[in-house]
Amino acid sequence: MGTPLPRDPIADAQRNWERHGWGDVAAPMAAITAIMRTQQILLARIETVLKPFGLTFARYELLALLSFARSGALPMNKASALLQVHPTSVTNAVDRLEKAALVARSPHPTDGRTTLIELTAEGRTLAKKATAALNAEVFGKSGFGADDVDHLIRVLGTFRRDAGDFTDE
Amino acid sequence: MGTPLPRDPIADAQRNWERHGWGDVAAPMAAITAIMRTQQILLARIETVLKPFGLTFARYELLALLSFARSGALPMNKASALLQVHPTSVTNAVDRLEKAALVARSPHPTDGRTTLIELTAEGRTLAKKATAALNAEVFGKSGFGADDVDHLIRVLGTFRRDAGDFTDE
DNA sequence: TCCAAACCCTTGGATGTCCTAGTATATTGC
DNA sequence: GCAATATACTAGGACATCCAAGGGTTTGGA
Repeated sequence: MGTPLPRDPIADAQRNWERHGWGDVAAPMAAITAIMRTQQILLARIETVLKPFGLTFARYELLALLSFARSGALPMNKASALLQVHPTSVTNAVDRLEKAALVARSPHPTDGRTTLIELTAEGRTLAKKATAALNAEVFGKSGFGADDVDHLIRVLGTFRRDAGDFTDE
Repeated sequence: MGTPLPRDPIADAQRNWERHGWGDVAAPMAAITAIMRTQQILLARIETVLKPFGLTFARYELLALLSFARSGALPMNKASALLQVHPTSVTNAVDRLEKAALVARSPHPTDGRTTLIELTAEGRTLAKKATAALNAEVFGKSGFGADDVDHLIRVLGTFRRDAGDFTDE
């Protein structure tokens, strides 16, 4: 976006919160703001790596999900639930992936309401290549220490469970 | 988005990664995916709280930033840098806030290229109310423990610094 | 002094996300 | 068996983000 700032804007915000008498929530505010910003940075990195493949993160996620499905196909509503995005977002992604011949829609054999999304051969190949690139360029260079990764997984896992994402354990 | 899943989809993804021989990056992948999802959940909560005020998070952030500026006014490029978003995003937010009479554009006194954004009285009032609501409904109920908050601030702060957000310290 | 390079903001386009319907198909209950 | 309810997908609209490009303003070196 530009040159680095001389000071951490989120730390500044936290100080402002404290200065205005909201010290009791200043720290969570800073943590939440940091999560938002971190997501933005990570998403930008991911999109940069995926761009040469003609993929966006949303489309990649769908391809990756399908590549792990036993039959390489999933109902759209299942994909929506697993990716935790709105059904219309899946429709959007499938439209574009279908145009690129990476997935194909097919009617569900027994339920006329349901549409199955199926990975094409090219889709499977591209998913594999894109995953290798992401593993090498993003996940393998996250910059988080192993302990921090474990901590993030645990803390954010609890948060997501409490938020109603899943009922596991 | 819907009913909770029976199992954590991110933990499943991590297992899939390991099963496919990418065990060395499975954990960072899971941590990064969890950050993306957590951001989505938090953003939804924030937008829900801000909706009654006619604000989105992007617009709120700009109002809050201006409310902390000594003069209540900032150049657009400054706001862009501090919020860490693209200049066009600021243009967009200012357009809408200006239509709502919450901010006003004014020419910079000495630099003809620059436009100042200034908080109106209504803008300042609304910022205060919206902040109180966010503090009560989101930041005050984050669900993160105090230790976890500190850890998140530290780990994500390091990440953001390494990513080039700022040069502090 | 003067023109090229740098900088600032805006417009237009591509994507993604969500919400609110609307259409079609299944399921349920009487 | 049929009507009422629930479920699945899609169309259209509102917003946000980024990139690329264009027009105006400053700055800096020849």
